[in-house]
Amino acid sequence: MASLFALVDCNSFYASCERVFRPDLQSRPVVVLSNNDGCIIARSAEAKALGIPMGAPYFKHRNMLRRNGVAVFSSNYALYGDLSARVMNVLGRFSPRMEVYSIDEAFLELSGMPGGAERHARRLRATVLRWTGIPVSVGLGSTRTLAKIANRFAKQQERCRGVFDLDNSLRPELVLNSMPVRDIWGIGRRHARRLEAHGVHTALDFRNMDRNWVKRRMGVTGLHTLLELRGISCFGWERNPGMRKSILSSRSFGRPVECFAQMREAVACHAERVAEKLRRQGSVASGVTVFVETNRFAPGLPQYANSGFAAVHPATLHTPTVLGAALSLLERLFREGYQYKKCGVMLSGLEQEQGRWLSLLDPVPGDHCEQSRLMRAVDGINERWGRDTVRFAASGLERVWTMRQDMRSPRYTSAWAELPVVRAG
DNA sequence: TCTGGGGTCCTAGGACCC
DNA sequence: TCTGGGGTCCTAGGACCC
Repeated sequence: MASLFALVDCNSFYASCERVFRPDLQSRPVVVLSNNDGCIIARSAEAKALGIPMGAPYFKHRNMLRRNGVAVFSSNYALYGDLSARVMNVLGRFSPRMEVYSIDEAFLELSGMPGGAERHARRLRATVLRWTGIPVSVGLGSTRTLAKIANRFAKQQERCRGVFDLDNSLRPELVLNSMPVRDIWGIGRRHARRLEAHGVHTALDFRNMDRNWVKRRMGVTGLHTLLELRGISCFGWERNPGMRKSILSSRSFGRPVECFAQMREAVACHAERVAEKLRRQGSVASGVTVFVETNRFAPGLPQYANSGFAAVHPATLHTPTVLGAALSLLERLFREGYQYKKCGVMLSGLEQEQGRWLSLLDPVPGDHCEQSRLMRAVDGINERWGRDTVRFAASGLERVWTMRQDMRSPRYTSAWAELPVVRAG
């Protein structure tokens, strides 16, 4: 049987999370800021209606937000991650096949549902709202790209009440014609501009384009998008991602960093974090990259950005090994006399820890086992007693460079000290 | 004073091989 | 005047996603 894809997408996810434990915010506009309180990265419907753009720098809009009584939050990933897991858990009950696509989206296979896919989707939507407090929209289509379009339509059209089935629509052309080409999944700003200059303005225009032109100008990715709009599925279930191929930890500093000692702490901190993430997905890494950069939004100041790569052999999951590689890279990269804004550590060349490739020249596997056991013990303690209970001295105690987060809500669901309190009477 | 932090895939071009 | 043809691997950079 042909696939029927459902894309389930949480409405204004971060803003909705903030509302779950704050019913008083139900009809107030809400925005959530990126790390360091830099940009606006989530807006409730009311905030969108005020014309607040996605990704706008917070400091440029602060007064306007205050004037309009907008509730502003620093991002609280502990809360969003936990609520996301709850939503995904509920979704899993509604289909034998599901792929979590991002923190707030999942694809589900909904072909052959008794009573029809749309009814099933409406039940799903009501259940997620009742059990988690998060409103979602559902789009149905015969390909992922069409499901994305259906989802967008469901959000835009009040009369859809959160669910739209493009596959069962009487006039799918009308829907495609109402969708600007820049809103198609897989067509970004660059390609959208070129297409518009070429007289292609809607998803319908794009669907009717010459496939050779598209292939030539937009590569196979563009061609796949075109075919998906025509109902030919190019992104099926088999390419199910699962394991990451690279892992990054990076942050902007709360204030500029100039001295090597502080930069060293920050890099060490990212090295620890990134090795932790690596172990969580059961991998080992054979490459470490470190990068540093100054503030590119301050062109008046001296600019410097650089990165360095080191191969690690044999592939490792051992924090001290990653840490050592990262710190010696930093010594080569660091230059005095700059105000640094950001740094990060990336791991690449990832393989599964189990069944990885071994060489005759490698040190005895016993080393690896011992390191692996040690790191698991450390991870176990930190999981149980909280992040950084056991940590490496190199990552510092003071950490004056950490980000600003002045308006974070409590971690209602993941920290004992911050549970919501219910008062009687 | 203040502009996020993750990821993926594809392509072109160079080095190298037979 | 003429200067093969095919392949692999790697890397940097572009484009896209949330």
